Amino acid sequence: MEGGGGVASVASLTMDCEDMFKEITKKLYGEEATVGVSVGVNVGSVVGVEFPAADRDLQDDDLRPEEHITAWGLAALMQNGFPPPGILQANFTPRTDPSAEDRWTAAEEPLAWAHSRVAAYNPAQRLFKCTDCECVGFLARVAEHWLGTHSQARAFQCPLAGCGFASGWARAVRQHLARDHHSDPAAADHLLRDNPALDDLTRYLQRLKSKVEAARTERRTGTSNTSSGTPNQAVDATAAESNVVGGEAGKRYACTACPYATDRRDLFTRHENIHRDEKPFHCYLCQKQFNRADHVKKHFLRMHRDQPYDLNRIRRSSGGKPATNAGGAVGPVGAVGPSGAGAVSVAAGGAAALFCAKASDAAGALLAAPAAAALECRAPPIKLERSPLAKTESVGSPATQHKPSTSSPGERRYACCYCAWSGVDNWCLKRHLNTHLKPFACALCEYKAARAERLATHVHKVHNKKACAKCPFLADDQHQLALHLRDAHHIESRNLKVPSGVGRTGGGGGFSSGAAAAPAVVPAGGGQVAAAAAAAASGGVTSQPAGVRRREQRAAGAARLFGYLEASDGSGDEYEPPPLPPEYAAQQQQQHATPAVTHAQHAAHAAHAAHASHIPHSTHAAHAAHATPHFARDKENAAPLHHAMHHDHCLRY
DNA sequence: CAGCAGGGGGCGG
DNA sequence: CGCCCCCTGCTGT
Repeated sequence: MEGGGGVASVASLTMDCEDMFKEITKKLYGEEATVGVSVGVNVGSVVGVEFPAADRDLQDDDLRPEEHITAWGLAALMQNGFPPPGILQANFTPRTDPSAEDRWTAAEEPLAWAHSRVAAYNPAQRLFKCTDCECVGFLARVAEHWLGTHSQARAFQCPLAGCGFASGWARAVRQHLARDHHSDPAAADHLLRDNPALDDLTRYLQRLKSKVEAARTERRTGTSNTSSGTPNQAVDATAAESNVVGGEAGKRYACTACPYATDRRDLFTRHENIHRDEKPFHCYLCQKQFNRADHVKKHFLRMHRDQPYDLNRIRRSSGGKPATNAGGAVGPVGAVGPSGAGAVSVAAGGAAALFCAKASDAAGALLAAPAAAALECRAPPIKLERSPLAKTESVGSPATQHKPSTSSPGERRYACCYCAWSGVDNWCLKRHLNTHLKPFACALCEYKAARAERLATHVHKVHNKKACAKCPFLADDQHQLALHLRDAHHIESRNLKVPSGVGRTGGGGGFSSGAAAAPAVVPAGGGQVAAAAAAAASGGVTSQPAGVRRREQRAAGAARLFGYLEASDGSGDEYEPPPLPPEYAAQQQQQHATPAVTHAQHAAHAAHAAHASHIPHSTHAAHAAHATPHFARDKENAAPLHHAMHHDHCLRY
């Protein structure tokens, strides 16, 4: 009996663990996923040259191998809580080729100085898996991870003479510089770029990748392609060096650190910068650093509107100004010790880096240095004056920068005509307008929300349904939604991530902001079209050429909210603001003496008419009738289509 | 809810 | 290359 109790307690302990694990997986993957999740018990040694992917059949409703939580990941989760949304979710979408050789292949020869094969490569997923801990990620991230976590080599050293500090993480050195030397961490920027160990590691993995890819290509075509092994002959030297394989189908330049691929060299170059920690541009007033010049400008116009913007001063000299964005707190903390809790911590911290293409974001969030706040001249908020300015951007060419101080620069404001609010950019206005218009309507009741996630919450809590983000479909549960997504929208239930349910009132246009938007009124049988449109617009796979798609998005953009702003500089004729929703009309009437007031009447319709050319009349009608909502993928960001109808009631000045 | 930063892409010089 | 637009995510209030 007692013995039975012991067994029982052991059993219950086991159950507790299982329950805990289920709970975790449930949170991560949803209810249905728990069955399919396996704790990535270290598949054992990695000495073999090849080891298969998880030995499971890939059912439609099942999770793919790469979606499993590895033991490492689980440990990280348990220690650090749940990962940011980017991880294990949308951002991490390793491509899988169901029919493919889903195998992890390691190099035949270990990397000499490392005495390790470092990582195995999976051509189907284009991902590397660390041989020491099964972390999975893109080349650069895995290389960085392995060097920092598993390598005994402290490859990165403090550049200051006499200081013997060294670490396997470049970020550790940066942090060390800032913390211990109060020095400019930017001085260590070159560490990541020019480190011989990291370079060697990268080349080693790159060779592995090339070899595996080439072999794969040969297997597929049955013939050996050209000697280069890449179909993209046009890949230039830089791209070829960084990724011989090429990226997304047909793209000339593919990033080795993330799935990004493009045909444009300038975009690729620009993109590369985001994987480096260097930020070659800075705001010369507050010293905040940026990796793009236009971001400096945007920042400047937001934060220092009363100061003249000088393009020539934003590029940082190599000497380095006082840096504000110190290196990582992520890597170094746990990096010192490659084992034990530290390692877990590293792993957890690095999870974003490894699993999320936006690793820099994740790091950056942790690294944001408050020191940047020590601004010499943070511009006081501009007092709004409602004098209509015609696009007074004094920030253009250097020649126009030094205007008389009487004309303060960048006074262009985006004002709401329903209230006294004004924002610094178009997007702020768009989003703000949603608070008045509440475009996210529940299909089951009268509830309206200003934000998609609120509607989703409402639908879930009140109606106990899961809303499809792409159509009015309401599922009873996660599983049903996943099936629906797969069947109706051809979207695989990756991690069963459920887009927030978005139903919109109005549905005034044929498209919504850049993101997916099915036409508001979809005739029966038009579902496929709608789905296709949604899929295309969602930025995902589309059969359209990118240019065409972009142009259409632009055209749609013109038709949607505030496109008119680009046509109207506020100096045009005035026009009447469109009617508010009834509940606001009265309210606003009392609150404001109509700021919308004297809006130019012009263009509203001129621009609008032009825009409307892209909008089927039926959708206008739909809007007028507040008929079927239309749906968009992008939460509150996408300005509702009927904004296109209403867009002319706000004024940029 | 709003401010802000960061990323992708189009366009023109 | 610079500028612009759009979209997204994070964060503070």
